[in-house]
Amino acid sequence: MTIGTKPSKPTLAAVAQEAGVSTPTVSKVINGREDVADETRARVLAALERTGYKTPSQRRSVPSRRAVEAVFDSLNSAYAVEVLNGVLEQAAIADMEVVLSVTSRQSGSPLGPEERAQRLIDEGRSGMIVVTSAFNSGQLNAFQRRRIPIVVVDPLNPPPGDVFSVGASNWAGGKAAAAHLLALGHRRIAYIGGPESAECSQARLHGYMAALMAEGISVQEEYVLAGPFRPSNGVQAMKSLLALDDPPTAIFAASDSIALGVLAEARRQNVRIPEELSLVGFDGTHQAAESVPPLTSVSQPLQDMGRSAVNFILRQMNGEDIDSRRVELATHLVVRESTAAPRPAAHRFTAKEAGAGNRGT
Amino acid sequence: MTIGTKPSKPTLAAVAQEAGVSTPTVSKVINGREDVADETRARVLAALERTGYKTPSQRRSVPSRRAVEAVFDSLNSAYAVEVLNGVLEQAAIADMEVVLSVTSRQSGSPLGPEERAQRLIDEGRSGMIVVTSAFNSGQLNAFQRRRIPIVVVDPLNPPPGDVFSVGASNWAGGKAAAAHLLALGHRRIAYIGGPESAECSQARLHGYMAALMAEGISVQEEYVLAGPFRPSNGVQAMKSLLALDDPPTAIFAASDSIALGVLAEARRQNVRIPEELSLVGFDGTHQAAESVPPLTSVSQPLQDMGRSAVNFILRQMNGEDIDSRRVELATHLVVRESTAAPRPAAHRFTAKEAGAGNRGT
DNA sequence: CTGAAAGCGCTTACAG
DNA sequence: CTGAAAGCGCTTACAG
Repeated sequence: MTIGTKPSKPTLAAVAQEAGVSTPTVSKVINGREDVADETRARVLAALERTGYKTPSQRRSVPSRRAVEAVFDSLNSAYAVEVLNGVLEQAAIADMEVVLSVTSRQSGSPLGPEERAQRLIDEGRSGMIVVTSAFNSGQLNAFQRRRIPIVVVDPLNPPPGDVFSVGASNWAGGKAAAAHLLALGHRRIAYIGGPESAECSQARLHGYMAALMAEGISVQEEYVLAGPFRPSNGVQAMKSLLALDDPPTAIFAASDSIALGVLAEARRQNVRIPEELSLVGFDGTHQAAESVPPLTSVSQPLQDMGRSAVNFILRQMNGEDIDSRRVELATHLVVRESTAAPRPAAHRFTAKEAGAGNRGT
Repeated sequence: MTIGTKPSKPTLAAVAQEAGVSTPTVSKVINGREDVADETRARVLAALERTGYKTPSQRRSVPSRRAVEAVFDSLNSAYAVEVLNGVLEQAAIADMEVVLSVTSRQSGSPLGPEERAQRLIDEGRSGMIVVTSAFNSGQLNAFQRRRIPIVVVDPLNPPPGDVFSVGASNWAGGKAAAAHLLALGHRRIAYIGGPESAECSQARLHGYMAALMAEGISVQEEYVLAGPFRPSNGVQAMKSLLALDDPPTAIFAASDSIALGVLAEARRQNVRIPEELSLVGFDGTHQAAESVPPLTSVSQPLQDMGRSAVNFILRQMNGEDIDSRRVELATHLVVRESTAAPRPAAHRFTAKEAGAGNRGT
C-alpha cells in the first residue's frame, strides 16, 4: 500500500532480464502478439508479476487513483459535516479521493439502482459510503451484487443483513442521558424523539426507558414525543410539554438540533436552563458546545464513524475476511451547563408562571 | 510515416514544426516548465490547439465523466458548507463529479504545486475550485500554465490578475450594514473585523467608514478591532468594547461567526440585544437566522458563488472568451431581530451597569 | 530562453 | 520463435 520509496520503476528491460529474454519479446507479450512460445510467454508473465511492471500509460494516466463515492442526504446538518470530515481525513491518509454527492441535489433524471451501480464501476470507484436514507434495500443489493464495497453510516433503519454498516451505541447513550438526569434528582423526565420509524431514535428511547425503570419510575406517555430531527420539532414539543399540568423538570432530546429548538422556545418563554429545566441533547456536534448555555449531550464519535466507514471499504477492497458486518462505536455523555439538580418541589416551575410572571420582563 | 501529409496522430514534432520551434520547446510547454518565453509559449499553445495534439496518456485514456476538484481550507464553517452546496448543485446540473479535499486534512507529504497540477491532469480533472488560502500565486500559476481551468472563491487576498475568481461585494455590504445602524439612530458604532491582512475584511471596513463619513461621523480608532473569523474574536472584542468609557451602542461584525461570539459574551454579561446593543453580522449563513435573537446580517450569496465557480470552470473548458476574470455577486442586508434604535441617551448603557446591576440576577 | 544532441523506454521489421 | 538492430516519440542536460 505504501507509495513511498520505489527503488526504480521497473522497465521493459528489467522485466526482460528477470525473465531471461530480450526486450522485444516482453513487448510482444504485453501487446498480446501471438508469435511467442507458450513457455516463454509464461516466463514473461511471471516476471511481469514479480517486478510489478506498469506500461507507460498505466504509469502516466493513472486511470484511477482509488476513489470512494460518498453520498449524503444533505450537508445541512452539523452531523453530516462531522461524518464527512472523518471520511475526508481517513481517505487522505489512505490516499483515496472522495467523490461527493448529495441526494437532494441530484439532477433531473435520477438513475436507477442498476445504472447507478454500473456507472460506479465504469468510473472505477473503489466503493461507496452511504449517509442517506435514499437507498432502499433493493438498491443496496444492486451494489452488493456487483461486488462494489459499500458501507451505510448510522442508518435510520437497519440495512439488509449482508450490508456493512457503522453506527453508534444509541441504546447505551439514551440510558446514559437519562441516568445522568436521574442522578441529579430528576424524576419527571421527558423524551423528545426523532421520527418514530427511525431505529436509532427507538434505541435511544429504550435506553431512556431502561434507566427510568431501573429506578422504578414508570414512563409517562405524555412525556414521550416524536418528530423530525430538526429544531422545529423541539419548539413544538417544548410547547406541548410546558402546557401539561405537570410539566417535566428535565428533557432528553434525541438530537442536538431538536435540543436547540427546545432551547430557543425556552428562551422565548423565559424558562431558564438549567435552573428551571435541565436539557440533554444527542450527537455532540460543535453546536452543542457553542450554544448558550453549552449543552450537555450524548456525543457520538461522528468523525470516527466516517473514518471507520472508509476503513471498512478498504478492508472489503483487500478481500479481508470480515467477521462482523456491523460496527457500533461507543457514545459518551458530555456534561456541560444545561443540566442541574431540579428546583425544590415547592418552587416547582409551571407553565402558568412562565406565561404570566416572566414573559414581559 | 509519409512525408508532407498530416496523418491521424499529431506528434510533438508536428506541433513543433507548426509552431516554428524545436520539439524540446513543445515538450517543455506541455509539461508546464517555466523556462519558456511567454511569447513562445503562446505560439506553442496555439499550435497545440490547431493540431489537436494529445499526449500519449490522453490518447490512451478512456473518456470519463467530467470532474471538478474542490479544495477547501476546512468544512468547519457554515460559510464553507454553503459554498460547497452551491458547487454540488451546479455540478449535478452539469453532470459533473465533485472530488472534494480539505487542505487541513492533507496526508503527511504535501504535494508541491507542480506535482499537484500534474496529478490533476493525470486524473483527468476538468478544473479546480479553490476555497482556501493554502495556494499562493506561484502555485495558482502552476495550474494556469498547464491550462487547468481554475477558479478562486472569495479569496482572502486577491489572486494574481490572470486567475479567475468569484467574490461578493464586500464594500457595498459593509456600507449597507453601517447605513442600517445609522438609520436606526446609532452614532457610536464599532467594527469587529477579520484578519487585518484579509482584503474582504478591509473592504467591509471601508464600506463601514464610508457610511459613517457620509453622515459626518468620524471613525473612532478604539471602535475598530480585528481578529480571526471566529467566535473567540467576537468574545474578546466584546470584552474590550464593554470596557471602554464610552462603549458603542451598535456593533458591525465582519462575519456571523464573530457576531455569534459577541452574542454569547453579551448574554454572559447580561447585555440585552437589541435593547441595549444592536448587532449586525456578515455572511448570512443559517446560523444567523437560527441564533437567538435572529441576527441581522449582510447576506452573501454563498450558494450562488459556488454555482458561479462551477460555471466559470465550464466556460473555461469550452474555450469561451471571457472578458472579465472576476465576478462579484451582490450582498444584501437581511434585517432580523438583533438591531433596533438605541436607547434614549439618559439611559445609555455602560459597562459599569452591566458589571454591577445585571450580572448576578 | 532556445535547441542540438544524447538518452530513455518501448516497438517494429526482419534475419536467422 | 527469438532477438540484434533500427526506429519512434518524447524528455533531459547543457552549451550558447
